[in-house]
Amino acid sequence: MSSPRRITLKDLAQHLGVSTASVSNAFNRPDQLSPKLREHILSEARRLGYRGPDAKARSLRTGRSQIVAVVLAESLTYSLNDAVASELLSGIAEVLDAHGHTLLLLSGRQDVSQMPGSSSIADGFIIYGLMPSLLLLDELPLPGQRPLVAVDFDLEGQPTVHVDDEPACHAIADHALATPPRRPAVINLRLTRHPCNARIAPDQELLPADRTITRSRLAGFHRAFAEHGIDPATVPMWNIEENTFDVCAPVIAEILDLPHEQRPDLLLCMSDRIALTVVTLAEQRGLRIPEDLRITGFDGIAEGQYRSPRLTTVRQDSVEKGRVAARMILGLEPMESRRLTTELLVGETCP
Amino acid sequence: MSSPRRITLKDLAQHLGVSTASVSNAFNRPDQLSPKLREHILSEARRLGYRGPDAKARSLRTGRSQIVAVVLAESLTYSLNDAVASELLSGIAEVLDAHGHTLLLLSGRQDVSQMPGSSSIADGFIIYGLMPSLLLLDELPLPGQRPLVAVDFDLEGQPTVHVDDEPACHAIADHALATPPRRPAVINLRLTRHPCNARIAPDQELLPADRTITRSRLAGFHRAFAEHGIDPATVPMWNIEENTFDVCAPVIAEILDLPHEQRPDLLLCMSDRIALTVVTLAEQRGLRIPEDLRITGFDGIAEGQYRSPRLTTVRQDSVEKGRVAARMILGLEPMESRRLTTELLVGETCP
DNA sequence: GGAGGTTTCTGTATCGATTTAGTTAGGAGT
DNA sequence: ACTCCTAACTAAATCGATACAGAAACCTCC
Repeated sequence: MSSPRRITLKDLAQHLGVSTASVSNAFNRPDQLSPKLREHILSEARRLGYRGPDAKARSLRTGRSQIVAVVLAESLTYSLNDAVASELLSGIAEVLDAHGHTLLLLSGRQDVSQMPGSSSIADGFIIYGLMPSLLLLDELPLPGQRPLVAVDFDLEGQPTVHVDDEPACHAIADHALATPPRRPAVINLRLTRHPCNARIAPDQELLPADRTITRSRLAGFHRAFAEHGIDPATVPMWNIEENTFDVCAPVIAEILDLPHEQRPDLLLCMSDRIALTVVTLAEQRGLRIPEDLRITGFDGIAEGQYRSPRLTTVRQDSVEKGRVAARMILGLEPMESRRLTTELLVGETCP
Repeated sequence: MSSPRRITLKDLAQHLGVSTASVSNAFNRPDQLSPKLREHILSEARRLGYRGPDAKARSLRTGRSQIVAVVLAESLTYSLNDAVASELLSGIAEVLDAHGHTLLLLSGRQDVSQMPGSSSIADGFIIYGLMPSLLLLDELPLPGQRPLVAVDFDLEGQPTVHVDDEPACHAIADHALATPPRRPAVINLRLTRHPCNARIAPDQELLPADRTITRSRLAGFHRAFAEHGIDPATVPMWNIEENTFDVCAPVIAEILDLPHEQRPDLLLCMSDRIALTVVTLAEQRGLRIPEDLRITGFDGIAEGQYRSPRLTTVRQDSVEKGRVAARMILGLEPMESRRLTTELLVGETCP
């Protein structure tokens, strides 16, 4: 019946009696041929069902694919359900879209070296979050020449996008400590590359923290503690392994179920998700917020601002983080590490 | 200083004094050469910083890219924040990941013909939701030979994945009507390709509904109405344009603010997002649920089951929908339209 | 020792475009 | 009429791999 093979640019050129160069130019460089011929080629292409130059061949020849890969440290399932990651992706997609690029999603794997080979098709890479196995850039099975930007973690000499973590955390802790707590505590997120979902000794684990972003945030808290006459080493700290309700809940339950005289009355949380889980579990236990327990978050996700009581938190613009990263990859902005500013949102959980 | 150009398979072969075929085989077909040579090639490749065969060239030659494109009808920003779409993506990603494929995300555009050319790189396509401009398959600027599956809408003779919409909606309506309402009403979602965010005449708009999935759901409702002695034509119907709080809210407010004697006492909603918005706005107005107002949803998203009052709804397994679609594309499952089963969840909003 | 069968390796055509350098034709200027 | 310039078009090299057909080497067995 019909041709067994897909029609190619060459077939079309032969059929029209013109060179392949002209057909190519008809699609890519209108200035290189007469409008008349161009129109003729284009209409004949349509008639024969030629859908335009093949992306695979084109990208091989030109070296560019118009595809940007986003490597997410966590699993895709997690990332798609996380408000902050979703916002980041929105921001990235917005910019890529506006410039005719598309987004290749690579889910986090325990071992970076097992990344699918097809990922090397991308023109650039945005890496989000700490890759457990990523110690050195050389381990990345990516073509070394492509632009790469890391979001929310530091990677060798690569450009990074994050927020002013230290000042932001100093500010919110400073605000929280204005009403002096008797027993402050910190609930931490992903401190090191090693899994840990429990209480940790405050000072001891701090130095080897390879999650530099979390280290900066803790530094902000600690500076505020010191300024308010609290020895940071005396502030208890818990670590949460994954930023989800299910993983948070047991650790938080453990904290809230401490004997009354040991239970913290101020909880500085590393994320809104954690803080919201604290709110939920505290309410279940009949604790009054903020009278019995004051809570702060980090991120400024929508849910925290809709729900009652409204969360006291630091708003970071994750959509903008995505935009910036994408613009760097596309070369619309210099590839230099950037820190976006944040905003202190004083809600009802810690007035 | 170092080589200006990236090292290629050919360079490596020359350097080693073997053929390019052997190097290629070392990476792709271990059985085709001696373990000794293979090891030698691989280690030398590592030493010289060769990161493996270039994906662009490989995909041109083999015709496959290990990339599956997901085309989302709505904007990416919307899709990433929608629980159902996120679940679908998780399911797709899960299967693709397990089989070494990656996911190319194409955000919805008003005009399908403007899809970026790079999309033609994909081995297959999953289309989710009604594309406003997509009337005929030929309009898709995709290589015709590639597998394509549509999720949650019907497209010509293409295979489709959705759930048993009609029976599911019949079941939940039948349950809701067990307590006979005085004034039932339906809140609809995306009925036609034309935007509409307001009340609509019940019968008139039904026939041209090109959103076949919504039409099936309505048919289920109507069958139940008829069985319970209610003339479907007398049931008022509202249409929601986008499944988000902000877009729902004004329409729902309009419904709830109707004079008491006109206000519905049973609202059958096409999605949990709509139903949850009804709950929120009804509570703000001091309406008692389910005494003053009974509400049903559709989807079975997590939020609806966590929040109080628990939603009465139909649970559909969107993750599984994604898995099925992905398995079809990968050829792990026959390319035949499938309807997944659903489950009636009786919660507190309509006991 | 030679026929026959494996295993291992190589030479080269090919995938489908883009692009450079170059040819041809037509027009302008003197 | 001749040179020179520009516009329109083309021939062929190239991008970086894969895979086929076939050569070479190595066994095995009568």
